[in-house]
Amino acid sequence: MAPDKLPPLEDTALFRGLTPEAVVETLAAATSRALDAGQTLFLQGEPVDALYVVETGRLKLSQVTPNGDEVTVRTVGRGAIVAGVAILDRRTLPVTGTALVPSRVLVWPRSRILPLVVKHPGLRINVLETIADRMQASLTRIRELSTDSVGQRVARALLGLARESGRAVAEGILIDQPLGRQELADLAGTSMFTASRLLAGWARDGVLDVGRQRVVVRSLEKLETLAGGPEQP
Amino acid sequence: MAPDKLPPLEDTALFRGLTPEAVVETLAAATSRALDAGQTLFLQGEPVDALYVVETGRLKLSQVTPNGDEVTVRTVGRGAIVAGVAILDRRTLPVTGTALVPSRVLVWPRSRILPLVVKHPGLRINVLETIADRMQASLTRIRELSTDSVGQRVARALLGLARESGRAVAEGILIDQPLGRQELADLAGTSMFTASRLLAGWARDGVLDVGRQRVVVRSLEKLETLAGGPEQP
DNA sequence: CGAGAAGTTGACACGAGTCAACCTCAGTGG
DNA sequence: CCACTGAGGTTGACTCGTGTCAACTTCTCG
Repeated sequence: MAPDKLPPLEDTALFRGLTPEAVVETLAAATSRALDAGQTLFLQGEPVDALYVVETGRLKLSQVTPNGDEVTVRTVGRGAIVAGVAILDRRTLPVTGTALVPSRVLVWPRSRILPLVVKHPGLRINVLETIADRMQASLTRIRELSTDSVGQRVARALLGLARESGRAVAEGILIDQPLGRQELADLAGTSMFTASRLLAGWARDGVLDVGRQRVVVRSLEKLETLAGGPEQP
Repeated sequence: MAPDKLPPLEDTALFRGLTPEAVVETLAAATSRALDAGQTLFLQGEPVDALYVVETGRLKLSQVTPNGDEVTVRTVGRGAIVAGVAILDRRTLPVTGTALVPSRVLVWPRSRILPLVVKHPGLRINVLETIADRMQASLTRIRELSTDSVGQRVARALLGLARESGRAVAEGILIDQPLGRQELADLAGTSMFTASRLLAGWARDGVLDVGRQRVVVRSLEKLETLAGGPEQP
C-alpha cells in the first residue's frame, strides 16, 4: 500500500485549517485499521467509541429496519470523517458502517480524540462542520425521496458519483469504482431492476455508456436535465 | 399572555443542566417575537443570523424544491431549539421556518448567543445535542420514506403528534392542536386524499375518532401496530 | 470449461397520486 | 335568525409508476 498518488490526508475535512503541528499530533494519535470488502466497522445503535477517517476504499453508511431491510444513507471515500458524533457526549451511532471494497481507516478512540479537540479548537470545528453538512445532505435527501421520481434520483446519484470519483476518459467521465446495479439502486432508493432499465434507456439515448460494474457519463448536461436541473443544495 | 400553566422554559432543551445564573443570563439576552399563523420566520438558504426557541405555538420546518413543492421536515412546539446551526461558523439555513398557528419565539442574534456559548459550555452542548438528535431523526425519516408504506408513515406521524401534544380525554388521547388533513398529509409525505381515506378507515376500525381539524386516538396499541411496531429510533 | 455472479427483459400487480364531484360544517352579513 | 359562502373533508373512478417474480443471457474467474 504505497502512498502513491493519493492526495495527502493533511488536506481533508478533518485537518483543513489546522497548523502543521496540530496535524502531526493528531495523525500520531491515530491507529490504522484494514477492512475486507463487506466487513462491518460499526453498528447502528452501538455507543460511539471512536472517530474514523477513511484512508482508502469506500464505506457504506446505512440504516437497517427492524425487519432487516437496509437503506443506504450515503457512501463515503477517502478523507471523509465518519462517526463525528464521537466528539459529542454519550451517544449511539445513527448508522451502520460497512466497507464496500477492501478499505483502510484511521481510528481515534474517544479517549484519544477528546483531549485533542480541546487542545485544537479547529479540530472540533471541522468535525462539527461535517455534521452540519451531513444534516443538510440528509434534509435534501428527504426532499428528494418525497418529491422526485426514481429516474431523477438515479440520475442524481450518478451525478454525485461522477463528481466524487469521476475520471475523465475519451468518451466522457468514467465513474472510477466498481459500481454494481444493486449498489446504485440502493444509493437511489429503488430496485435493481428499475435501475437496470433506466441505465439501459439512457445508454440508448447516448447519455451513458454502461457495462458490468461500470458506468461512463457521456453527457453531463443531459444527465443533469434528467436529474431535474443542476445541483440544488 | 399570562404565564399560566406553561411548563417553565428553564426546563427545556436549551437550558437543561445549566446553573440558574446561566439560565437567567441567557434568558435576559433574548428578545421575544410574535408570529402570525402562516408567517415565515426564516428562509432556507439565508445565512443563519439568530438562534430561536419556541415559546408558544408551533413552527413548521420545511424544504422547498426549485419547482415550489414544499416538504415538511418536522414541526416543533414549545421549548424546541430552532436554527441551532447558528452557533457554528458561517452557514446557511437548511430549512424554512413558518408558524402554523400564532406563535411566539425567543430570539438570540448570533452576536449575542456566541459569547454566551463560550461563557457557558453547557449551552453549546445542549445545542449540539439537539443537532445530533435532529440528525438521527432525519436518518430515521429517510429510512421510513424508503421502506414504509404510506399507511405506516401516517400512523407514525399520528403517534408522534399524540406523544408531543396529546391530552388524555374520556375517549382516548386528543391531539391538542388544530390538525387539518393537509397538514397531516404533509407531515407523512403523502396526499391529502390518501390521508383522508386512511383516517376514515381507521375510524371505522375504532382506532381513531376523527372530525374537522381534530383527531382522537382511541387505541395507541392498534395505532402502533399500524405503524409497524412501536417506536424505533 | 464450468459455475456462479451480474445484468436484462417481459409480464403482471398494486399502491398511491390525481381529478372531479360532492358533502358538510362554521362563520358572516343582511 | 337564516341563507349564503367558502374552506375543509370525503369518495369514486381512473391512471401510472414501480416493485416483484421468473426466465434468460452474458460475462468473469478459478
